[in-house]
Amino acid sequence: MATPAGLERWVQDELHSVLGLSERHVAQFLIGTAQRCVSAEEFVQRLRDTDTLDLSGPACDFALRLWNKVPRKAVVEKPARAAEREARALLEKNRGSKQTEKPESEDEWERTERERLQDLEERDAFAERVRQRDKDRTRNVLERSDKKAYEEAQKRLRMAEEDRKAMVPELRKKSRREYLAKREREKLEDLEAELADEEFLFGDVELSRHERRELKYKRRVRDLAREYRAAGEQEKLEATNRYHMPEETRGQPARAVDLVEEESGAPGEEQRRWEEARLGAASLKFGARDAASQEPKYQLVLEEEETIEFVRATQLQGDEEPSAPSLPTQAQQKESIQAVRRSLPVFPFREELLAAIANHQVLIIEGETGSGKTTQIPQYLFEEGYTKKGMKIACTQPRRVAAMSVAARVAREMGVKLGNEVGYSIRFEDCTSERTVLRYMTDGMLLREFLSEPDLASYSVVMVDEAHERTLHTDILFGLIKDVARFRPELKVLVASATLDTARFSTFFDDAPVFRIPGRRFPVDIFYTKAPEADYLEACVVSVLQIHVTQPPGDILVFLTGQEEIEAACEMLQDRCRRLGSKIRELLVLPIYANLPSDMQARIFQSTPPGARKVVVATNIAETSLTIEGIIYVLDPGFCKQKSYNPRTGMESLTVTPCSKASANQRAGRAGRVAAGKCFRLYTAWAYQHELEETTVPEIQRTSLGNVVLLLKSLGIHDLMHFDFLDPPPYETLLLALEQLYALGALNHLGELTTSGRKMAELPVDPMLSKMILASEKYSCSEEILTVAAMLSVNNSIFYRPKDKVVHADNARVNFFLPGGDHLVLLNVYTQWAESGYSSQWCYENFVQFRSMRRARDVREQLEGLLERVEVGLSSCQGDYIRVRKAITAGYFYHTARLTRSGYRTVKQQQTVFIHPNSSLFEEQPRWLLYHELVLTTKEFMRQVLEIESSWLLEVAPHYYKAKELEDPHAKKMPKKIGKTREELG
DNA sequence: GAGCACTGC
Repeated sequence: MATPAGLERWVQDELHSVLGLSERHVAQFLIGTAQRCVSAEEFVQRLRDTDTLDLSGPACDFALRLWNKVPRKAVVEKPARAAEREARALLEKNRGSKQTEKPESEDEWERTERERLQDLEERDAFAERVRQRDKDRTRNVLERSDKKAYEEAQKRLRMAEEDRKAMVPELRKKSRREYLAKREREKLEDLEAELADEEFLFGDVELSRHERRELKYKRRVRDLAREYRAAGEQEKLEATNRYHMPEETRGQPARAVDLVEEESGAPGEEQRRWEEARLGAASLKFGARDAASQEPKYQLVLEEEETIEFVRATQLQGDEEPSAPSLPTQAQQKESIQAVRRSLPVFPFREELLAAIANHQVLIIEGETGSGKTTQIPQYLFEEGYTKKGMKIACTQPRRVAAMSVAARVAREMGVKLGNEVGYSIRFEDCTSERTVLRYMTDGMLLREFLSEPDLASYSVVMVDEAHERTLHTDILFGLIKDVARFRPELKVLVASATLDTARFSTFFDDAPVFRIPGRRFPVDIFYTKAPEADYLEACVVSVLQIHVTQPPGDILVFLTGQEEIEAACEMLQDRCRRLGSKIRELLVLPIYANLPSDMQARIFQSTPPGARKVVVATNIAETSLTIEGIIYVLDPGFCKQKSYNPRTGMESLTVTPCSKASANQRAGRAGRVAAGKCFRLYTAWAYQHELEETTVPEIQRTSLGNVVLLLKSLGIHDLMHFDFLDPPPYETLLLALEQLYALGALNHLGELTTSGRKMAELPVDPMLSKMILASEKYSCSEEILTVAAMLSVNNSIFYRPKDKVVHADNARVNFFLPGGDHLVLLNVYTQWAESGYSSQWCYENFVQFRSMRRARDVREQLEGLLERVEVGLSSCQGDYIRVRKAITAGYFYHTARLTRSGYRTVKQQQTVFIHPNSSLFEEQPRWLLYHELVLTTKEFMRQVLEIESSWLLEVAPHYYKAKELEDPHAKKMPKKIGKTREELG
């Protein structure tokens, strides 16, 4: 009979030769399953059910051999014994005492089996305790949240003040030029290579008309680019610029100097400049004579070969609404709230909609933004009596602000105080009470509620809004809700989505009917470029100016991919406007992206001064998250930055990719919110048709799923491969998540949730982070670990590094360094900030982002509250950082790297990795490292690294590491050891 | 010596 270890080795070897994989937990899973099955047939069937192995030919043979090899005696006895134990576990309470009597002669299988069952019992007891505590907890949330909201508002005001002080714009011409030059060079090289390829490959092939045209475009673009480059070099000699008006500027050198001074001006300069701008704009209004005299100059501004040719190709249809005016007029706003409600597009459908909801359990609602579905439908349901008998209506939103603002509006419409009948529930802020029946919440929040109420028993209706956005949480909700709906026939499910994909939702929910509500949108004319653009940034700038001088009034929205591009584009635009001076009307250039200080963000909402035009240069944030009034023109280069995840390496990367058609149309739609608009796409109609994906890949397929898997397991969903996903994630992603959870001890060898896993699921952080928090109890340092966890949760935006104070900022950062690594640096930053009384002034002085710190504080407070829930006590290590580092290692032993002759390599996958230059350990080379995350940018970088000792790995994860693989092959271990012993002796 | 879109619990 094979020993357990021998059997396991045998299975691993077999697995390797049969399937080409050899995972320890797979082997254990197979042995465990074989051991529990009464017959070989049952075993094969079970493996088939998991759907993880291809059980044809050799694999099936292997399964049979394995079943035979598992000790016969055990096979016959175990299931009966296990079943008996399970029954006893449920029925008897004095089981524990019987266990202690177990003879020592029991073999390893029996021991693990006993431990497993004991753990399951503990887990269920823990879950029950949590449920009970939730029940007992009485809330007085309303007052608390009001107070909190007030404090929040105060904090924001203070922060805006700080941000304003810190805001000092400056020029970065050099880096910008280098960036653009490099980009242009690369594009041109690409194009030339492509053309050369085509000529070589298809030179003598008959081309279709279309292909010929394409080729001609490409050649023309190449020639233009060459000419342009040549011209540019010529211009460099002349020290002029393409849009430069030489005679004007040369005549006014003083003006240029003025502008430079303004740029580096003191705080308050912005305000003055803005006022000047308004004055300037006002003065432009005098008479038509001015305007007329400017006309011919436009021709000079944009010479023919420098403009971009657009062709109008299609039109995004507006929704016809002849009777109702599209925007509430002044008079309308003064009318009663009820009249406004009646004017919404959804109103005429009220009865029909309620009938459809009554007749069908699941209804897909297709409606554009502005149809009133989000605010009205829950109210209709309320009026119809769906909230009687204490039942609630949930409406989920993908974003926090949306949940808050919609709830506030509905409360106003219903004439109740926010938090009473109508409330919202988002992370860090629960504005609901016992009386709340209409509950707006973020999708992630409803997902969390499944943990305490898996059947959503207190809800009569669940409405999933903005379903087309396909956020990770929405996608998981679909599967869960579909399941709940099956055994709760009285639960109504509404899925609200924009026109996209409603058919798919319908199919997913067993052909649920689709109810269409017209929106309120204006038509948008779509224009494409005639030829592809080599440098889209340059093309953007030219197009903006082109729109500015040739098109009627209306603000412009430009979509770029990130902060760097936005800054570059804004500078180019401002630069050119300055050179053109009074020859063109004023153009206000405003950037917007998530990391921009709040007061700068607020500027995009200020109304445009008369006579001027606003151009907002934005990231994806303007696609869904915020709406800017007055946008008539949209400029879309067709790119976005997207996160992707490689499950094989566990590495995330952020890359610029062409956006999808859906995304392009969403962007175009932004032009038609107040009037008929125009969208200029900086790519050809052909590219739109043939090169863009139909829809964006749903998030669930682009991200790591550790906490999702943990959550599903906690909800009792064991068979993830068969979970009803609208779009299933890659198989490898699920497998890696399972493997990691197994390594972390969240799942046992049969893939069942353990007590520790159940606790981890309670914490709203990634599994490794929650493991670290749980482990902090053992090392008595939960206070410190909470801080580290909170700081790690805010995305690398702790240190602020303004371009003009790089040296100061770097010095400030280095001052926080502590030996040991970045985790301790983060701890240090937070501790000092807390000692300053959470001061924003302190942040400003130390080049730390106040906004991020405030978020870290929120996270820390939430985690601290949850610590009690997972039954971990608060304790401090009192400066003994070894304990903190060990606790971190207990969560992150999966993420380790060791120094080899050829640099760092990850311990398990032997992948070459590098310390990120921002790390405190960048200039040191510790032998053993632990990293928080691995990101692929220009190289495979480890971000947030911590120095560890290899012996700790054996201490915290003996199941995962073998002493042998932690030996240092090159280290001169023996002499060192001897030396040490002697030292000790002496 | 790099350079992080956007959400959310």
